[in-house]
Amino acid sequence: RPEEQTMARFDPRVTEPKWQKAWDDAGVFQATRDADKPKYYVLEMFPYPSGRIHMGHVRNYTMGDVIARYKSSTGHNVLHPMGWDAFGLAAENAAMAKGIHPATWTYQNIADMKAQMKPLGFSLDWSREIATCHPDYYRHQQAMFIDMLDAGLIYRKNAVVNWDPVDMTVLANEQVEAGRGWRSGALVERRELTQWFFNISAYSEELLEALEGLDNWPAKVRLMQENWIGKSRGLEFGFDRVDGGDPISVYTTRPDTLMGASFVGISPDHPIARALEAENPEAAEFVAECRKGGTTEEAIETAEKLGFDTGIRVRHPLNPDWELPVWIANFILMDYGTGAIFACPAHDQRDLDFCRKYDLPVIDTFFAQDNPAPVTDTAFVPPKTDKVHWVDHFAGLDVATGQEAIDATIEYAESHGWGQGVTKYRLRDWGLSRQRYWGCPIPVLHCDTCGVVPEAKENLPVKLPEDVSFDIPGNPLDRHPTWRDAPCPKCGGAAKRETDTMDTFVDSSWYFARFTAPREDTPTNLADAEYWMNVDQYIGGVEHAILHLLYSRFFARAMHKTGHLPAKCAEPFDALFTQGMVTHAIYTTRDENDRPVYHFPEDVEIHESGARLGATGEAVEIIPSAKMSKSKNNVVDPLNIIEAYGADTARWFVLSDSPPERDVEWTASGADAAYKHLGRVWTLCDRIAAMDPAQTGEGDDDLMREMHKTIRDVTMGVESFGFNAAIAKLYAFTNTLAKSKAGAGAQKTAIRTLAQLMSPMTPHLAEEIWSHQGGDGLIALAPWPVADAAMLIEDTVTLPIQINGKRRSEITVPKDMAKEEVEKLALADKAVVKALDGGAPKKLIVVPGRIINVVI
RNA sequence: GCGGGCGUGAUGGAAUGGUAGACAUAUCAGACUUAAAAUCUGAAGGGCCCUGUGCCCGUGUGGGUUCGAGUCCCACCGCCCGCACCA
Repeated sequence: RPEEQTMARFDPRVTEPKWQKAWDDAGVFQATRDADKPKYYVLEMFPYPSGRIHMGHVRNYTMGDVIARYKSSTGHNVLHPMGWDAFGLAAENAAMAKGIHPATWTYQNIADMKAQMKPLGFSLDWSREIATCHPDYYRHQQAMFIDMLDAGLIYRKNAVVNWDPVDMTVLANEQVEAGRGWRSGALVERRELTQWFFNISAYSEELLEALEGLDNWPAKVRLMQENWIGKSRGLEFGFDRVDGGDPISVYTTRPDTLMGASFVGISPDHPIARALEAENPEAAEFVAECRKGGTTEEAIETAEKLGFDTGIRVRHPLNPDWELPVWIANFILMDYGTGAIFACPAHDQRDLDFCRKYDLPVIDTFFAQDNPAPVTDTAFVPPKTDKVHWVDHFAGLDVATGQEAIDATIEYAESHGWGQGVTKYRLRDWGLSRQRYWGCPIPVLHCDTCGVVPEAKENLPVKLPEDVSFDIPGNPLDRHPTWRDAPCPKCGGAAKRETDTMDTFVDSSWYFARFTAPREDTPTNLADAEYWMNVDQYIGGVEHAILHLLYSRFFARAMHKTGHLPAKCAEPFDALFTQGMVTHAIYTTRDENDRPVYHFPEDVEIHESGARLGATGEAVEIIPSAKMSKSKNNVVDPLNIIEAYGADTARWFVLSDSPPERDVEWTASGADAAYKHLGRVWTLCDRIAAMDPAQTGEGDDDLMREMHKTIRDVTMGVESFGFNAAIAKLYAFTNTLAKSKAGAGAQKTAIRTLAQLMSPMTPHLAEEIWSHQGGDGLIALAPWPVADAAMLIEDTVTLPIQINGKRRSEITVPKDMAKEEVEKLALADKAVVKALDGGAPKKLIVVPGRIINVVI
């Protein structure tokens, strides 16, 4: 707990609101276009309005705020907006659980969270605030939906989805736990529904190629997207059916293993399987069995390989006398490749497991030079890079690397006219339909005469009805008495509205563009988009590395195609930074059944001998650095921290202890330390302010040198997201200043500069010091200090002397001393003389200003 | 299975190929105090002995490149993350 004595001298509860009001009154953070200034758009991923801010928000927005304030003080016209990702399932769950309308719940949460964010003193332009659940936002999304539909970027098709039969809705994969709906607990079914899709797969190659240019994105994120898009090159060809039916088309990335084919496998959703399902009860039963269990990871992981022999036989493309059976196999996905494969058990583990189970032949066609053992239970996958040997010489071709073999077989198939090389992508089209109320209505109507018709733009927004109830599962829009009824925009006849709403990822795929003109009558205003876009620095959690960021990249292209963004916005985020979590230790004891019992930090006393429960003295186990979780009792509420220490302390701490891309563990001692340090800086300011301006002292020059070095280092730290290192330099400079015997002039300059360097991190304290030291106006408007290059060069320099690479001594020499002189001095050094023992060095390396190495 | 990242004191971490451990926490000692808290000052990687302006070892392990490696290269061990019946 902070001491009352210190509070009396610097009370954040008084000073922080004071400066926040001063910034507001001066309108410091309101952004307007200004052609004379370079713009800088800094954006943190906007929050979901859960109702409570957490430490992760504090860290994320503090980082953005440091950048925003720094850029502003270096002459940039900064845009730093904030809004709410406000549609989503949680609002409907609250409606069901508590009987509150989703809109009421959401808007109340927004008000609450905004009130919690305000005291943190972020330099946000609240005049641009948007909420995606507001018709003023989603009407533009509906307008763009219609434009994108016209442009062929959106289409409708049947798709297999996770269907919860109790809640009567589609579930995202994340909402399926062990094959059951996360709310209902019902076994999830695979069901085919007509759904709306964004044609994102048409952009696979472009989205993949453009990753190359994203130099200021983490390599990790680029790689994750690359893998997600999943480009592959392979051979597509048909197996002729013995019964003369249409050939079965398959895709393979390893055509070089074709001579090891054992059977042809098709997906349970393949048209042939479908046809068989209708006429063969056994096949129907098998296919039904496959459809159970959903499409989740767990279901896939535990699922046994299941197969059903269709009785159909096909001919091997290289040998018409070689007949292969066609099986339906549960592990084959309809939406990748052609939904059918040829299985090569010797060289694919999955195929091998299947063949061993159903007693199908295993033909070894390769052996590696260092792996000649025949395949038994482990498939041998011929490496693409290594040299491999065909056992069964393939079409006259001999030894090659795996990749050469693949290329050669594709070429062979093409030249013989039975197959062709194709490129495939793993990326699937983005299904945007949700059978949900709390989302953006899809603005189309179903007309008996005209079919599916988009709503006329002048009729937008298609607003959500307010009179809905959530006492029955399912989509309230479906059962609303009148909402669905509307005239067909084409023929004027009676039509029915689409009751699906959009995936909330649509909302977040363009909000960054809306921020550039949040009150415009159209989705964007090209002049504003031209000026403010792209986002110069985007900051958020790595959990959005794939979906949100990929969808946004697609959306920016789609918006350009429909005239809503200029071409330069294809990649909307110039630089991306993914910050780590704020974690906290978990304290546990064990109950009589050896199950963990979680304790709040305030109930635990930490002794040198270990941690104990304050009440009983029972030993407590500490699990360090765990994700904050209510059920683990290790959540730190930012509101409590702000109340106890103030916003500056919270901001300083979340930046100080770890590099920003890594997790930082919240500790009470660390927060205390941050608070104490800020108090020390204030005390220092007080002491310096009380100095007689005429007072002289010693070491003015040294202090100024240190100050300029600190300016250089902190500037570098802020520019390169090295906030923790920048803060360490600020600590060090504060210590130097506190011990300095310099005169009043130098000390005043030093404390004012210190305040400026701290101002992005601790803006309130910085303003307080600034005004205390007679600074001009607001520090938020003061230009960033510039390091004087002349002051960074020392008159003398201390060079370490290494002997054979090990530090043995050092000499201090004038900075511009000639190299020959330094060499002479080094050789005269006592340690060097001793080591040389009268001999001559083999080599003498002098790196000016750096180091001397004597090799003996 | 595929892909990627990371291993530095008791702890979080710092180090453009150039004095390893900055800065902070925890710890210990001292000052102030009747006392405690707060505050201030200082110590501190490990080891050795001949106790010094001394020596040896030290960034997961083993090798390599270099005058010089926490940093670059190779192999191994450990931990973490992402993707995954993707043909």
